[in-house]
Amino acid sequence: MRASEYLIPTLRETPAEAEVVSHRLLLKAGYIRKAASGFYTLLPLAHRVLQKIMRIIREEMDRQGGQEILLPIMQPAELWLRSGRWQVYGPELFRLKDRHGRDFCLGPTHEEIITELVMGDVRSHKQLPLLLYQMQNKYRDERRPRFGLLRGREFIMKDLYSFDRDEAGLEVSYRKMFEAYQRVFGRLGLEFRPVEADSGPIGGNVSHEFMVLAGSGEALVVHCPGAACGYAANVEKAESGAKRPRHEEEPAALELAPTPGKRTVDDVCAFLEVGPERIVKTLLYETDKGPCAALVRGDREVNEVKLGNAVGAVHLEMAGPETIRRITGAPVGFTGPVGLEGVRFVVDDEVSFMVNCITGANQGDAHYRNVNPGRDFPLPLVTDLRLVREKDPCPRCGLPLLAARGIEVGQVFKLGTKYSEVMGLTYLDEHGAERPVVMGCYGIGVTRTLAAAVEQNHDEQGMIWPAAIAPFAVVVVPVNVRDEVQSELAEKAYAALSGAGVDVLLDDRPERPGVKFKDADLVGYPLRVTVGKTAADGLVELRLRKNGDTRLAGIGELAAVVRALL
RNA sequence: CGGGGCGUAGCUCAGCUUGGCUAGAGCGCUACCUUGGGGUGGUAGAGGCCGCAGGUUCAAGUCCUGUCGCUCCGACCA
Repeated sequence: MRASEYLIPTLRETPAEAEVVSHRLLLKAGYIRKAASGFYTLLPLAHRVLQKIMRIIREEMDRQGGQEILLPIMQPAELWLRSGRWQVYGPELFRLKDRHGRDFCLGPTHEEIITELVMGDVRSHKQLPLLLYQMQNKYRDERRPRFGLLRGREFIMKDLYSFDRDEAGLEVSYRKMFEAYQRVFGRLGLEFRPVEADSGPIGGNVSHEFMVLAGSGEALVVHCPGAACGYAANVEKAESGAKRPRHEEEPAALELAPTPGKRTVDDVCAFLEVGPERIVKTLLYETDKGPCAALVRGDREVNEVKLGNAVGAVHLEMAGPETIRRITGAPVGFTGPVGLEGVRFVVDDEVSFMVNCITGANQGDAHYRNVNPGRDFPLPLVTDLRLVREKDPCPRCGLPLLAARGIEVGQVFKLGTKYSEVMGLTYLDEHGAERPVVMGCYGIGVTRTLAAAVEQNHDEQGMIWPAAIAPFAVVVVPVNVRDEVQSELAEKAYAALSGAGVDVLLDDRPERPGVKFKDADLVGYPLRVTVGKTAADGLVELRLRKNGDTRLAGIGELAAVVRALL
């Protein structure tokens, strides 16, 4: 491919709308253009990258026995009404009508239609297991599209669904997919980490997320430094490690302490001259299962996912000042468990071990001292409720955990029979008994992976693609195209590399060398072959984008040297 | 959905407060000259429904109302 004939509209200035690095670079380097909020055109460079990513995904899905299909993107409302998600999905579902006024939606995911498919055509245990996947556009009318390709309203996702006879079969399918994902992200050249994840509203009991590690990632994960242990989890899911032993201290008598205007843990600590680990924080939440009070130590945060799971709530949010006053009779900042009624208590296990702690007194400007869980307030539900943070002990081996940020690019779930039972997806086993199909689902955000690769691999100059997914692995840059020696040698280099099966772009534009070098760095070709001063000697210069290392090579050995470097 | 900000040339932005000739700059683009190892220097050009609609006014890019779009922060998610 020749740059003079190829559409690579790089910008000198960055469009103002872009905030995150991948969005900015993708726009600036001429990979994408916005069509509308959350909708992007992929220009040739991005399209090439996408094709390479999809190819690797396909190969790994197929290797595990996956069979690719193509499903309708536009789907009848009827299907979604039957699963109940026409209502549940809410405004995120893009809805439209055909000319007859019938309701349709643009698929945000494909569980319904694939279940429908399998229900119609799979009846016997002889047809199982089955791994079906598709890689297509999905649509979600996000509340707030942002970050360019990291969160669009239209995006490409690979979804594979596994259908098995029983749990043992599901376990096999799950492991196959887990391995496939490791291979996919490894081949893409990304630094990633699989972590334990909450299965969320999709349900099921086991789930892992695949995180591309990047400082800009929205997700926070913790992992154990112990090589033998290997524990890693999304903080939403991460379990708390070893419990703190009970204080060797005799419970003292409950005592009211005036704390005028001291609403925050910090204020109360300073005023009463105690550490935050002596305080019990009582947070009121409103949930679809009624109000509840979450109790954690003063220096801890509530993990809302754990709280939701503990009370069986799907939606929860912190109560506002009016609600707090109605329930506690006190303003914000003085809520405590002693004498509190009309709410469900959920107590972090760490709190249950505390002795002589300090809590709000449910009256303005006062706290209690020497509060003792169990004695001064009930413990109907003691559970792991706190948010795990860095340096907390690993729940498996006790070593201090490390934290990292990541971009979620894939998630695998064991769905079990949750879906199939609701939808009536069954098969006849070898004894003629009707049994629910055991399902799993496995997604990869393909367009998001493209953006995540940029988030993880860039510098001030531009992108730095892993060779496996670079739009072109090599760019050949003649310094002066009007110099016949240089342009001829550049053509030879281009032909040699093309002939050797390397994806190569010849930057034959009559631009100044500085312009071409800047563009090459911006677009992020892993390797640049510069044809300049040394051309008369038949030598070209090779420069690695990631570290700037350079070396000379003769035209005859070029293809071999390039292949060794990539 | 709540709270801010912004819509003027392909891109980045002035101009609006205090209404007044033909609406500006830099970059990019076109042609020519120059230069030729990190966005060269010059000459001449092209390019605008000032987001849209209504209103006020002798006069609106500028003031008022409405509307649409974009964006950032917050609550939710691949």
